[in-house]
Amino acid sequence: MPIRVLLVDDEPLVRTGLRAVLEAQPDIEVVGEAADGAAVIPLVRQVRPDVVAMDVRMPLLDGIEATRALLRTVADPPKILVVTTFENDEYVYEALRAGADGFLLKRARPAEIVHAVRLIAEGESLLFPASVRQLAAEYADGGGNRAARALLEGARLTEREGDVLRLMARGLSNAEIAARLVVGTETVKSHVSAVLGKLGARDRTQAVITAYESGFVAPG
Amino acid sequence: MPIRVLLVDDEPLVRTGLRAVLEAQPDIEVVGEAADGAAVIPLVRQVRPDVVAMDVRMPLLDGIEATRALLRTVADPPKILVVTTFENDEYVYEALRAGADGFLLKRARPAEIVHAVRLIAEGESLLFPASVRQLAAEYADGGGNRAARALLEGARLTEREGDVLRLMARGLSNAEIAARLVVGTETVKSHVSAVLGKLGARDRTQAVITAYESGFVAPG
DNA sequence: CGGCGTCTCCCCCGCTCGGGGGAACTGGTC
DNA sequence: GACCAGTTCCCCCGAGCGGGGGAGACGCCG
Repeated sequence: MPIRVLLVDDEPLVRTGLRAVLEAQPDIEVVGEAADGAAVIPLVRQVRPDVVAMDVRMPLLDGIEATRALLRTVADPPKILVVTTFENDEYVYEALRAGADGFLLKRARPAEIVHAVRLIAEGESLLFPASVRQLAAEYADGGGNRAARALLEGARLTEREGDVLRLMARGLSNAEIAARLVVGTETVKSHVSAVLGKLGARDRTQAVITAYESGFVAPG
Repeated sequence: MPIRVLLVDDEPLVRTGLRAVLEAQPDIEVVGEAADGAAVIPLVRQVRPDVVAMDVRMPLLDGIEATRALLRTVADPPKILVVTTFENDEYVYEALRAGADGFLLKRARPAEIVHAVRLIAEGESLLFPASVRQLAAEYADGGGNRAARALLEGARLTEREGDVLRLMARGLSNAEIAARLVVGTETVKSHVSAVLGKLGARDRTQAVITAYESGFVAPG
């Protein structure tokens, strides 16, 4: 039931940090660590992780080659979350084009890291809605870091969806939100469904949690 | 639909602060202000608030007398939230004995203030579960500030209820919580119901919001 | 002009959720 | 021993929630 994560990074400090962050979550289990891409494939076969958190820049075999190798040689491969230090790392886009499922900056806050792992674990209908490769292509076509920003911002909510999420985060029911926004309850349900989809949330409670964890709404 | 609040305090600064905090909430409306207890009764008749946030120490007519007068003379009186500066203010207990529904420290964080108003507005099955007068009596009997602490802590959750709330705040369903705690789903439902009751929450989403707003769980 | 995204509303359906009861067992306390 | 709080489990039931699908109206933009 818990999400099984394999950490791949040449820096022990990063691995330790990721482990600390992820193991603090009840639904996430770190099942292994590797220091370079070459060690990944046998380890994946052995521990069968759901998600591989993979650094791009590594000795021996980098994250791109490791990603390609994983997808080519492993049956039912895990989701691959590319971890990087730099926002404009062209290796990231190569990795995404190689088949990675998402990417994450090392300087992300713990909550974002956790969130990214959960989303990736649930499939690609999440923070990176099936358009990762397209965005990477856009970037390659000269889109600059617009694609990077789009990826970072991830689940871009429309204005109305933002309104609805804010009211959800105040504890209002669909009917109450409808009354407040002066629209029908069916309309609210549509927006709520859109929000749930974009945030990768199963229900409104998880959406509100994400709203808090991401800083979309602030306590106090 | 919004909660109508009347502010009663002799200090304009406090009234302004309370107004700013409360008006920032979509579901709360400040419908009037009074600077002393004598002005409260006609104002209550006029604006029909749901909640009166009442200072205890005021010139002319203090909060205790104002509370008594309100409950004696107004039909269908509003809920009364006693606002005070000092934790061990014996006037508070007199006010509670006079019929106030709850009390709040002025140095409370904005979220706590908002929370208190919402809870009070929903009736006394809330932060102060019908035992306010009993606790006040305990205090009078020499319980020291134990009663004060009990009031402050308000909805004291049992250990198991805390476990359940923590897992609710991670977005787990009743079935998932049951699996994690290795109990039946009916058991979890019992705990969830208890948590909702104690927190004055209508559903798990509101309970999770309270958990965040109160600092019971921390983002990040 | 024709798409596309956004906002609006509608249908049906299944399920979880939450309220209302109650009941048994434990471990303390009086 | 009686009592109470806490934990565990059970029943029934209604309502809200969320998924699935569709559809019309508007404005923007290539």
